[in-house]
Amino acid sequence: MILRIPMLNRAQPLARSHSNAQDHILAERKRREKLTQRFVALSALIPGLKKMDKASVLGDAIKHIKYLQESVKEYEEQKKERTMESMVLVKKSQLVLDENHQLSSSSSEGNRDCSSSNLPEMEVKVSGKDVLIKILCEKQKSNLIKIMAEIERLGLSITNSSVLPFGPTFDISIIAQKTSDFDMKVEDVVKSLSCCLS
Amino acid sequence: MILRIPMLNRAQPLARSHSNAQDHILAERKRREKLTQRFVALSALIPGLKKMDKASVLGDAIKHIKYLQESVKEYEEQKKERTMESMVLVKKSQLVLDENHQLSSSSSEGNRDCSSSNLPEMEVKVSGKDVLIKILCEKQKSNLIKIMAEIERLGLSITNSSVLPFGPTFDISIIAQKTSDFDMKVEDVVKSLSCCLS
DNA sequence: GTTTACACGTGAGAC
DNA sequence: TGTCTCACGTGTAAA
Repeated sequence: MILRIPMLNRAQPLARSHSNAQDHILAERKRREKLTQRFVALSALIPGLKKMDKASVLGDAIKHIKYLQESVKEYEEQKKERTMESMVLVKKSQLVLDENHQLSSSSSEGNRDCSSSNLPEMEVKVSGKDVLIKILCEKQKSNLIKIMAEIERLGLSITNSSVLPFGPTFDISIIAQKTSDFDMKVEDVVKSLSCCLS
Repeated sequence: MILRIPMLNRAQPLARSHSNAQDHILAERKRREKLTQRFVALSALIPGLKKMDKASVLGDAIKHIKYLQESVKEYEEQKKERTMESMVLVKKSQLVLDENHQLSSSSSEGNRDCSSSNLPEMEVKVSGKDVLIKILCEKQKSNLIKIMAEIERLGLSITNSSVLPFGPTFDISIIAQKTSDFDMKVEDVVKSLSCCLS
């Protein structure tokens, strides 16, 4: 904003040609038009604007910008906090269904303690020569490669795999078959994969 | 903003008392002062403001508000994606594989039934508009059709699916998205799917 | 000299 | 009724 102190000296009015004066009027008109247009555009961006006069538009625009900047600031702080503690926000609640499909909470019974589990979430099952590996991990392509490489390294032969993007994560399911080289316990497979992801 | 169409009729200038005219001038002066002050306040909130004229202040204020609103929107979407709900369905007579790949029952009621009647095993997670459904069930094609049909019936739109044959079972993973029709809790989804498989 | 931007006083509509 | 707000034309000053 250019704040000028006005001169009140009108002793000698400036001589101006007709065309010049008209140009001046026109230019000023154009300027006002632009300003008014922007006032309208600005007011359109402010939610819950009641009074539409210029002063109110400016005032509420100021309030709204302050509010938005505050919001962004909060979000950024939250983001910083989150990256510090990885993905603790994953909230799980486990329910158990009995044969009549009645729901009952089993958090105290504790088949699995899910509340404390972090990513990667992992599950390995074995049925005969088949091995089923399920992993929920952060959405990074390097993770997928690491996992596959590790599985093959352990003496398993991948026969089928599925990678589904799910929110900020990959839901990975892999079917593998034991080769003659493979001689591990399930928990060691979990351990190895968990290690190579961290 | 009150946009008025100006009247150019100056045939009869309104008679005004001296004090009235002076009041008018003063009031208008005050109004302009307020506007100018708010322009200054507004310009102070805009980072990287180069040109300080009123039009630029308004224009950049508009841009900045749009930018901030976009930022807030993104943050809120990220936040939605992060809040993840999860529900695990495990029947009371759960089978567990020990290290020697021997089947043993973990049921507290001493259920030693080692058949696959404990299926289906089910897990439903929600992340924003995404829904992840994982089911381990008997290897019957009818099961797959039942599940898919039920999911669509509930108001979910399947975007990706994976069916992996695993021993005597199917390991099914499905990613779906909520449609406008969908309004269910995770546990109800588990319940519905569990019902339609039994 | 031209362009651009500002504050001013003023008449008039809106509430 | 006054009070508020607006657009207008104008003079002026800096770029």
